[in-house]
Amino acid sequence: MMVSTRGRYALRVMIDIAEHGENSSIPLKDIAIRQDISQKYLESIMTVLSKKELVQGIHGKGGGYSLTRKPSEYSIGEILRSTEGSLAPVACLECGASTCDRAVECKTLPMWGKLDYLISQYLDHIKLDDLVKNSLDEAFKNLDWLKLKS
Amino acid sequence: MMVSTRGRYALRVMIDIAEHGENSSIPLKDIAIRQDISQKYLESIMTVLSKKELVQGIHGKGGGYSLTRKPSEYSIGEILRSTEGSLAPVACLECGASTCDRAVECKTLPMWGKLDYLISQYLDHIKLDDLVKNSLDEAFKNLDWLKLKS
DNA sequence: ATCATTACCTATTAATTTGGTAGGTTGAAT
DNA sequence: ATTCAACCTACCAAATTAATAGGTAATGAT
Repeated sequence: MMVSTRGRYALRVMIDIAEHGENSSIPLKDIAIRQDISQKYLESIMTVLSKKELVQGIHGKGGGYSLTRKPSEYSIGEILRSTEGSLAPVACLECGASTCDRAVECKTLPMWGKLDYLISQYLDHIKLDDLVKNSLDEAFKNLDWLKLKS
Repeated sequence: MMVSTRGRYALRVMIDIAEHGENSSIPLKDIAIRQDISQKYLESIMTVLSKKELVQGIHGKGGGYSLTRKPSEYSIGEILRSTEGSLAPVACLECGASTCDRAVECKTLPMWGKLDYLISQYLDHIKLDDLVKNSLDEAFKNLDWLKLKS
């Protein structure tokens, strides 16, 4: 499994805010109830999203979280990467990974590289907006974006 | 990370056998030395590969492991799935996963489904032979196999 | 000023997965 | 009989995951 609950929850929160917080902050409590996720656990996820400025948190009464951009300006890849750390399919490709001695002659590395590229292209191509509007199919109307060459 | 050392090691072992065991069994000890992987750890991986009949183990002196098919008849997906259990990007899609209450209305599930399909198509399209011969690029000459529709 | 509300911060923890080790048993060739 | 090598069982340490618990700080309403 590549994406844990952290990433999946983060996505659901972002969708929830996009749907319910048009131009208002919505308290985490509401999101936790609607999504049926522990509020305490969500807090730790929101800390990350907030630090990376994907959402803005406002203290006190009437406060809560709101998006910092339009839903069409978030890619799913960005959201997942921010909470998961990396979307690389193997440790070898994780940024910061000490390059393996065998890397040069490795028969599998190119395959992992291409897979990583494929996954990234896919997830970066989809925008938060596409999920909110259930318009995933349209995002793939023409597949010009997918070039396996690199 | 989607593929752990188990899967990566399994792949390297399969490539090693394909390269060195044309029509002879090769002892795990040799593979462990060549690949610089703990023999004991490899044993637990070989057990799985052997049970699923991806390799054949021969006891006693002169014994060792050999492939049960031609390298062109193994897909990378099959090898990885056999040791990793599942290549699904999220738990929701793992076979045997209790279907989530929200599945019907879930805004993210279709996206995960397509990603799963994309990864599977990619890894099932590549054959062990392609890695042995470093001929990955040729495998993608024409991308007819990649249809994101489903 | 006080209170309710809400984000934010710091620990702690239980369960699971990962990546091994250790030692013994069985089967086969010489 | 000996040696080699697969196979089997059990255990273990570290890391990761998925939380929980209990507080502090900021903000708006009264």
